[in-house]
Amino acid sequence: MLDRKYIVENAEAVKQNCIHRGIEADIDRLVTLEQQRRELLNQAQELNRQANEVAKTIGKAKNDAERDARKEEGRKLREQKDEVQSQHDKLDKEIVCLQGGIPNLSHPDAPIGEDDKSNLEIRKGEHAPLSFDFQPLDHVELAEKLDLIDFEGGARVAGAGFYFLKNDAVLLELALQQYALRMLMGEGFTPVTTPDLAYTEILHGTGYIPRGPETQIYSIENSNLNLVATAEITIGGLLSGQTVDAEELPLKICGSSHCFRTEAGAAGRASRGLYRVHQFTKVEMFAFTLPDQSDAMLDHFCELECRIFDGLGLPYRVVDTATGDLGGPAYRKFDLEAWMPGRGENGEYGEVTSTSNCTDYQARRLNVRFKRKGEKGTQFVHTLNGTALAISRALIAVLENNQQPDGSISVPQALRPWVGKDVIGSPSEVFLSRDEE
RNA sequence: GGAGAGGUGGCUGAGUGGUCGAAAGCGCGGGUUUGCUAAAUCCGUGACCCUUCGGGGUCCGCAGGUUCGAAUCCUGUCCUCUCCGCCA
Repeated sequence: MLDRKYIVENAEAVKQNCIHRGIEADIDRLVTLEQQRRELLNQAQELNRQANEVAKTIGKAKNDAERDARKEEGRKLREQKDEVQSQHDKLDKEIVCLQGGIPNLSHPDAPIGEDDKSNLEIRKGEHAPLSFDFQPLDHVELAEKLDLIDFEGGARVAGAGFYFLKNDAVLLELALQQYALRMLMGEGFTPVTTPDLAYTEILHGTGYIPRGPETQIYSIENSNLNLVATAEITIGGLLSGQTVDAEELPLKICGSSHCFRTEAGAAGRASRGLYRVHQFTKVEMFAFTLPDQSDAMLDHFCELECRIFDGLGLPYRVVDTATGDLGGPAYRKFDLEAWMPGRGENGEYGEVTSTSNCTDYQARRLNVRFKRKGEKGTQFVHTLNGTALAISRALIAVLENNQQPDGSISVPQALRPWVGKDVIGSPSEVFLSRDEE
């Protein structure tokens, strides 16, 4: 949410930004309503002040007659105040509604464009896409041959979009989590596991909308709890309503959580196999920072994402997200797109991570503030989030890029300590296990 | 799930209808004293919003209600703690 005063005072800039973002918002109406609201607020406050004044004299009244007269006076003032107040509240409600639909401001360097076609490639990873001297398979075929994923079983239990990881894929999931968490802990992140459910107000605060036909969110019936779409929601909510000391910032937290997404309206989009599923595991980075730290933190998050994918030996490119593709809360966003040899005709890049600087947009609604010692008042913190590893999509890239001519998968060096083997599905594996018997 | 207790400022904790934005202590900021440190002592110290910058309004978990007036009374609700049950 943007600051209301800021919107009123910078209406033209906000309007222009909405155009760049491809979002329709009636800024003029908001400005008009806000002016009316302030007028009503002043009236209500004045009436309230008068009523308070009257109330104070009642205890000191000399006799019953005077007391009754003053009571009547007070009652009338309250009635007037209630009337004005309710008009005010009505306006305020509409303003909040309009205000909630206005996206964050955009970084001046973010490419301007209406959708992901305008995203700007800014960098490539250490490793170039391999050219296979055989026809590479996609991860669905690989997983089937090696008995790594059971999509049919998942569908039987919970419907399309759910799956069982099996055998070494389970070890791969755990290995990827370990790999990412260890690296982040080494970078000063505090690791957490988070609730997989969160209150509706926390989702709103982070910019997710749990109701409506297009919602991405699963909600729990007869409660105000929702399955989280990312640990960004829970970690962001961790400090909601809190005021932290400026010296404690920046606060870097990494969390592992399950992510649940309905993917409503996503039918028809590239979604084979693990690419677009209703549940996956994700290691997320999150930071609460001072306002002047957030630009550098975004670069830091992006660099860590690169290091994670370079460390896995996976080819990728980094994309600077265009204004029209930023969503509501992000001020600037970088995506990593990993090379997936089995995607499309001859391989394609597919989004695997995303890191955003949300400035004070989430903090304002979550009400997370900081206070500088010796300074009066408080300010909103900045929040940032970034994917360290979304296991499902990382798994696609790992399986497809490391496939061997014999159909086996070479386990990336970085994961071997946790997977406990160099190759998944090699013939030698079969010999080994026989030898051991 | 059953039975109790409780939610007050950064923290501990008083406050059962008006003089309470709220005692006291701790913490924090500053002054004095002191060779430094420590100790003592004094003063100050919540947040948000509006403002014609004089000031004003709101906030005691949250939402309603009673009242001229609510931290205080009533209703609902959420959360926390303790005990029992159940369970990983």
